[in-house]
Amino acid sequence: MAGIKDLARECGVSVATVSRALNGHPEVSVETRRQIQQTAERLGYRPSQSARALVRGRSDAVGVLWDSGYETVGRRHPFLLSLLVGIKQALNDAGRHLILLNVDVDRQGPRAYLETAREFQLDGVIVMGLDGHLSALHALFESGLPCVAVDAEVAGPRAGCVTSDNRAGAVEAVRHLHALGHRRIATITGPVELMPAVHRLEGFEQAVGELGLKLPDAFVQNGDFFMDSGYACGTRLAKLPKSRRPTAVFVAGDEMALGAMHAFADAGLDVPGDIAVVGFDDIEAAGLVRPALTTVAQDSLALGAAAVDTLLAFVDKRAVDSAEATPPITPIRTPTRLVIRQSCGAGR
Amino acid sequence: MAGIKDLARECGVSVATVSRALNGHPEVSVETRRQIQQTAERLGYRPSQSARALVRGRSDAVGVLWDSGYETVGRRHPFLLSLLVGIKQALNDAGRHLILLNVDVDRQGPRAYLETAREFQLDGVIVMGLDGHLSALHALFESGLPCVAVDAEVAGPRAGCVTSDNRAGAVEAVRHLHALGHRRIATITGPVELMPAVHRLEGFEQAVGELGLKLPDAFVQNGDFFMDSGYACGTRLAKLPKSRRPTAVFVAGDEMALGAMHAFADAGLDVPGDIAVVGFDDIEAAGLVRPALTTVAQDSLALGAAAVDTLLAFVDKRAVDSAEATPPITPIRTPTRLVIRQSCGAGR
DNA sequence: GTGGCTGCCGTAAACGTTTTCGATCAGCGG
DNA sequence: CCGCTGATCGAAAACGTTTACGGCAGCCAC
Repeated sequence: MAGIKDLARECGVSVATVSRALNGHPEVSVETRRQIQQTAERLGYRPSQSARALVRGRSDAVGVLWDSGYETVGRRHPFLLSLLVGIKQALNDAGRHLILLNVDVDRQGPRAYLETAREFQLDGVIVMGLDGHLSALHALFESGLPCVAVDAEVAGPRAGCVTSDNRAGAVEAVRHLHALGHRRIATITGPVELMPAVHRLEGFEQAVGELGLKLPDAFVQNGDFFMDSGYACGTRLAKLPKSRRPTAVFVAGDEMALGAMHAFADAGLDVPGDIAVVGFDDIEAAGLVRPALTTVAQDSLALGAAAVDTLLAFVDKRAVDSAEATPPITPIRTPTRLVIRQSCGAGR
Repeated sequence: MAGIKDLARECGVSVATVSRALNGHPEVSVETRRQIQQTAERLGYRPSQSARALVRGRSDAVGVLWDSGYETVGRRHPFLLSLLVGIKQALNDAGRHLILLNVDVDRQGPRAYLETAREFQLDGVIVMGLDGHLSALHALFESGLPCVAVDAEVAGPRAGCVTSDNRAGAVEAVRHLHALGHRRIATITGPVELMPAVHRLEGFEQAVGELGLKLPDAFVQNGDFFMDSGYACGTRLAKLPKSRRPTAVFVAGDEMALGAMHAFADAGLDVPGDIAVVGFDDIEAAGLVRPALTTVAQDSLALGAAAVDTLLAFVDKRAVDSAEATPPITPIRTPTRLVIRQSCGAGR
């Protein structure tokens, strides 16, 4: 309850001096500063964030936009939890606060984001867990408010994006399979409208090309990140005649990978004996099933930190370039890590 | 950028009238109100939350305290993600905002929570995902700031708690096993210092008692919610001579349940043929494994909503009882739901 | 005509900071 | 003694709201 005035009275100085002392301005003697800090400590003084934000015109808070609807897998993916943790910790280290934005892209218009950001005078906004809702967010990215999207490509004057290095992760997975002796490697993809899905496919194709492997049409099966589609794709692969059947599958998502493993089991194929499986994401279930799933893990903490870094770079650049060209939309990429478990053995 | 003054000038009224019109005060004529609302719409006026919070002494925001450290399972449980969604949506419906508090119970002192809450003039705080850190939070609960804890019993003048009805859930699980014909039912527990763990055990014991089943000492195995402990406990159960082996196990957590299922598989027991398993929590993996795990699902959305309700009740009661006795710590309980999958068949 | 009530509205004082614009004072060279 | 510089600080104006208080008109009752 102690305000800056109380401190001023207590120390016999003016409120201006107190403010300067507490904010580390140089034009206050070491003596007074020490005294002020001590009494602040003693009285348990805490500055009012509202007052501070009001006068400074900024809040030192960033909003996290996370549409948690139920419809699609992307919005509730367990991965988002750790991503949120990463964002939260990075923000903490940067002395910023995190506001989980109270907006629902379906119920309110897309403009609601921007207005809420203005209401709170947010430093910027991080958008996560969106599934193709990009068009609805155009106004946000174009607005000049600093914002970064996770796992989506966006453009805007002060907009950036971060993502795991899905291409490299896919390449590593395929190389690993190749090193184990596998030569007939198939893939199950995610939906083409999601950036991670296409990057994983591109990485897969790149690695297959570099390694000089054949890639029959049947070796690319299109899923939707859900388990059922993984099961369906797995069934189709299992039905191929043995000589033309893959000995390994790179699946663009763990949930689909588990579905595929069930399909293989139902088809009488042994994993990893008859067919190896490597997934993507390292969801919790990957380590809980038998055989445990080898998978490409995203470093969600690093990804969250990267999102915060990119965002704060835009924030600080505020004064520097007022009207510069929109930056290129090459996303920042965070490295992935192949975690090797039991679902892929030696090939052939 | 348009402020309340701009509106006033535009409409030819005073700022007071504008404020009243926009906040629905009755002492303004329908005519002026309509005009003001229209120009507000036209100018894209949005009130500054900082200014508003500053003058009203409250922010219409509640803090969510979530220590996301890595050490214990409770803190990163996938369940927390949906809980957070539930909280967020309930807060949204109540017109409140959500601030994810920037505090780390390990690095900063426990007082930091309170100070942050005061800085932001939060309406209250919801604490989730804590693992026995309760002592560190005593200052918070005793402070008089409205707060509710999820899945922990706390006391304080304006503190409450919510939890899933773990007892009833356990009872339902056991009854279900009994209805399937099982008579020798064991359990694997969680750590005794966690409230949900003890409630699930109590429910188990209650149901077993009511059904008149025998409960040898070996039928209660103590785990720690992690998979490895589930495996160990499952192994011990599997080692019992067939005549004294349980035909079903109620496991207090899905992760342990999966561990137990692996143990049974390794011991040559068929699930559900030789031994049925029912878990608790309905984590994502439960539906992804084979056989899919029958489990007691928590309604995390309802739980989040209950947390918000309880909190806001305390907030509104601010003026009513100034110095009342601390309310009893009977937690609000949210019903669970048994989701039946393949891991438990007929008994005997 | 007086008093009072009601409906509507304006004036101005808060709320707790930050920051601009000086003010004061000491020291110092000339 | 004068003017200048640097260090340290105070007075006061913001920032954008909400709200207590009072005013004014109109109406009704006496």
